[in-house]
Amino acid sequence: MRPAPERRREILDTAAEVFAAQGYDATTVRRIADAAGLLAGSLYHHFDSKESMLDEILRAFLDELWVRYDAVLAALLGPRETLEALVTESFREIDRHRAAVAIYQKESGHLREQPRFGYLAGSRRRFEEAWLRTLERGVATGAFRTDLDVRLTYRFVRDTVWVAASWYRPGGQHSPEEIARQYLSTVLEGVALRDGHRTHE
Amino acid sequence: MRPAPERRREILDTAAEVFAAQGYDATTVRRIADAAGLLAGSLYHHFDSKESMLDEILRAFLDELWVRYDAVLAALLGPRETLEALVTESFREIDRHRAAVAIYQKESGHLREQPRFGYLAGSRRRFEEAWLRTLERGVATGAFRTDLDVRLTYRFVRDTVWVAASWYRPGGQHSPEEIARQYLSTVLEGVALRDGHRTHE
DNA sequence: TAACCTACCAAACACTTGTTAGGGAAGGAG
DNA sequence: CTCCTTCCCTAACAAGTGTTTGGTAGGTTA
Repeated sequence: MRPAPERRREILDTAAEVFAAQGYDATTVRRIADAAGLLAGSLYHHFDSKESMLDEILRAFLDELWVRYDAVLAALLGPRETLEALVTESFREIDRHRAAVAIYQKESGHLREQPRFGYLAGSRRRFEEAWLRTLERGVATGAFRTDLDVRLTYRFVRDTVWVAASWYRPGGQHSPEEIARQYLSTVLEGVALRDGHRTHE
Repeated sequence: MRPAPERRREILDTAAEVFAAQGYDATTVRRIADAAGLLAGSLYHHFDSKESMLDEILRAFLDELWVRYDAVLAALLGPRETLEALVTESFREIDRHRAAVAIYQKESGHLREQPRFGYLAGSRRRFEEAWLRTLERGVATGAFRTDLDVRLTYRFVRDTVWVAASWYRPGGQHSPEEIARQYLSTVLEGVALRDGHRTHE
């Protein structure tokens, strides 16, 4: 009997979808079971609690995210190229784990305080550090404007990237790479039309 | 006996704070009562349901927001000035109604579907319309780049502005106007240092 | 065939939820 | 003083919550 753990994945994906749509607390285990086509009690054959499902969803997302982020950071690109790569990987991650990102975005704020979800705080710290360092390097090397408040800029960039999970739909008319390009163009070059008139490309 | 409705307002502010911190569904009426210094049942002397509190919080926020937005739109400024004014008013609104904005940001997605909160959808439409029109005017008059995807830009701007409610703390080191200026500088001029070297001011 | 496993159901569990009913203390109004 | 209103408490309610327990259908293994 081998083809077993497929059902588990299926249920977990369903749970992620419902969590993302309704919010974790507003979601009942009966609702999840319903959507997955079994009864509430049967969920506990696969998982040992509702919280465990949430935990597993968030961990899978963060693990994959950090594999990609670490690859980018290890490449030691210039600050502008690093920023471009991080943004692009973020939108790709939204494409793959839309539900998980939406959940993270909505719930991580108060989950962070629970001991079980302490790793969220850790991830957040690494995240902030990577971005701040990149922005500061850019200011130092002259790639970015020197009058930037890097902390504010970090928040703006972070928010805009991740909130996209709330409206992005995979298979829509924009690929993740296209969205990343548009976004980078906005944040790097600005929206205003300039005298010199050098719009991108 | 006149000094009555002050307590009501006090309780409502407390509720907003707790809703914002924990999420609406995760918040119990006993928790609200606790924070406000009375017992759960006593809340029903002032309000007729937990949902009513949420409703009143969101309505108060949106009503005030639209007074300000309408004033800006009625002034018939140029597209760039309109965008600047809208962003500034948004950050001011976050300064005044931080909790309400955070709740709106977190919950409006699924509340919109309930009939009682249908006005959220209406507000969202007006909001989108105002922003899209401004961006399109800017592209048409040459104030903004002509290669903008206005719809994507709208989403970026909208998200970045409102998510600020999740990290902004009134009385911090940045005034709403200062944040607005920094943000506008980023979104209008971009982060990249240019050949011409015209950073703002 | 018999033993065994996985995936599920049926039914109940203890607990928490939002909400209600009835009463009481405080204070202004007559 | 008495009446009345405001604000709150005590105590309970029914409904819904996450979870457990015991059992069973059906395929796999021996």
